[in-house]
Amino acid sequence: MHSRKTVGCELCGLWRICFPGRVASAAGRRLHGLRIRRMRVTRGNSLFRSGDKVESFYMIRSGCIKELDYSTGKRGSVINFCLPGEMLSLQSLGSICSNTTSVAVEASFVCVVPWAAFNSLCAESPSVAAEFIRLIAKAGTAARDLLTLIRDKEALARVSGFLLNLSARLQIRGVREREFRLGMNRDDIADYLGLRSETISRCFTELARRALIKVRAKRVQILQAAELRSVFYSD
Amino acid sequence: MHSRKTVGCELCGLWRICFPGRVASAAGRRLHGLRIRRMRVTRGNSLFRSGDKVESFYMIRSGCIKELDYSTGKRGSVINFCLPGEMLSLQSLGSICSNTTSVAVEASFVCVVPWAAFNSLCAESPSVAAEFIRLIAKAGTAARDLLTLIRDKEALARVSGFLLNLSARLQIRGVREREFRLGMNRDDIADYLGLRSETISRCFTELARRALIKVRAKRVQILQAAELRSVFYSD
DNA sequence: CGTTGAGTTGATGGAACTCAAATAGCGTGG
DNA sequence: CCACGCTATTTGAGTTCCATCAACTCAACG
Repeated sequence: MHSRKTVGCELCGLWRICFPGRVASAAGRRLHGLRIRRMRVTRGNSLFRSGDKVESFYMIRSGCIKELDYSTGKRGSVINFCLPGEMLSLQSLGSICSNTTSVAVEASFVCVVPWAAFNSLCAESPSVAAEFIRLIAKAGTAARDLLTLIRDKEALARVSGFLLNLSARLQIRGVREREFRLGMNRDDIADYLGLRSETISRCFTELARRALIKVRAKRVQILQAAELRSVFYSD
Repeated sequence: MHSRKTVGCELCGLWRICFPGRVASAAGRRLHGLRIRRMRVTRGNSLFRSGDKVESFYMIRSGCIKELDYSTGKRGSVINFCLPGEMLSLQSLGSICSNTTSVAVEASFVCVVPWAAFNSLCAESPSVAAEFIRLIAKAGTAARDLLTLIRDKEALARVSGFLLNLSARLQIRGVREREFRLGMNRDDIADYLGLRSETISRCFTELARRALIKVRAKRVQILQAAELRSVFYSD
């Protein structure tokens, strides 16, 4: 995503848990063997597949990873794009086996956090548990936002919402939010938004025609955030 | 919903937590003051409104309650119908104030469970906490199912999926699943499924024409579950 | 250069929306 | 119990938005 830079730990969603300064003592982490490993995923490769035993979750350090829903009788549609600083695999919370497959949309780096150790850390420290609940709740909110985006808005508003959403999430992690690079291709966006790639393309051109954004291949520039927001809110 | 009967405690989603036989000791519940109150809501009335302080959650005993999303800049669309035995207000998990409003679609009875006491019960008993996580995960799965239903299926498949979903959830709670009463009106269904009430009506008539269901006002009969399922899976 | 794959653009059709009118259900009060 | 009126639902006709299919552009790469 964007300029290939890796998000520092202080901007990661796990920051409050992962680092002792805030809630968990370094001693506590070591006690439970919460050993966080870093790894890279190359474009098109999976961190885990639907049906795999769920042993770890992942925090994205850089890049972009899509989650495909493969729960009973589904053909694998994009249900989420994970950006730097965000958590991956909350979808399989509480399941033994994953019902999603994760695919790196571009070369990415992640932190691997083992569930078992993390759970016992949660059990020991109520504040870590609370922080974790906050992450779950945030995922719930995001899911609801996506639902209403897709159910209640038409194509142009959906695409606007998508861009604003990306922009806001990048900004949280301290990344330049007015100009960024889309990690994913048009088909992935279309799949995610319940449209067709041709429609995505047409919407991009329309928004560019109105001078709200500038698009060239995967590079996007937001020129008029306020106007874009009003397109999003319309219908 | 259905025949106005109240779901017994042994069929409630909280059964494993609420009753001592399984995980929590009666002593433990009393210790934390987990006093569960029962109350009734009349049709059209709210248990809580968007913005209210979140102090309790609810388990539905009978009836049907809809949750309306009022998070920032939304006009209040139905994001869930809560049926007997199910939990209400997971949407506001981890928030101080609710971002949904709940409205009884028909006269309903609920159990009121105070969060504070429930949380300390969770903190004390890992198995209660685990059971609770299971509830959260189930809600997540349901949300994802709704997303893909709306995003990937066209009207007839959505309506089929909706009916099958209701049917399955009633069956879990031991209610006759082939013939039941819709608590909500066509507008609510339409809102929930991202369609218009006219379209819901047309879909019902079409499914009836194919002899897969029988509809008369709010009474629905599923005649050919297998066929209905194949309509759901098509497209 | 030719090939390949992603993205854009144009023409057409279909599914669902909109508006409007007809009908069925339901509660109320006589 | 029936008649009334109100609301919910159904049905019809015309319109709109997006999907589909096909042609075309463009950049990357051997």
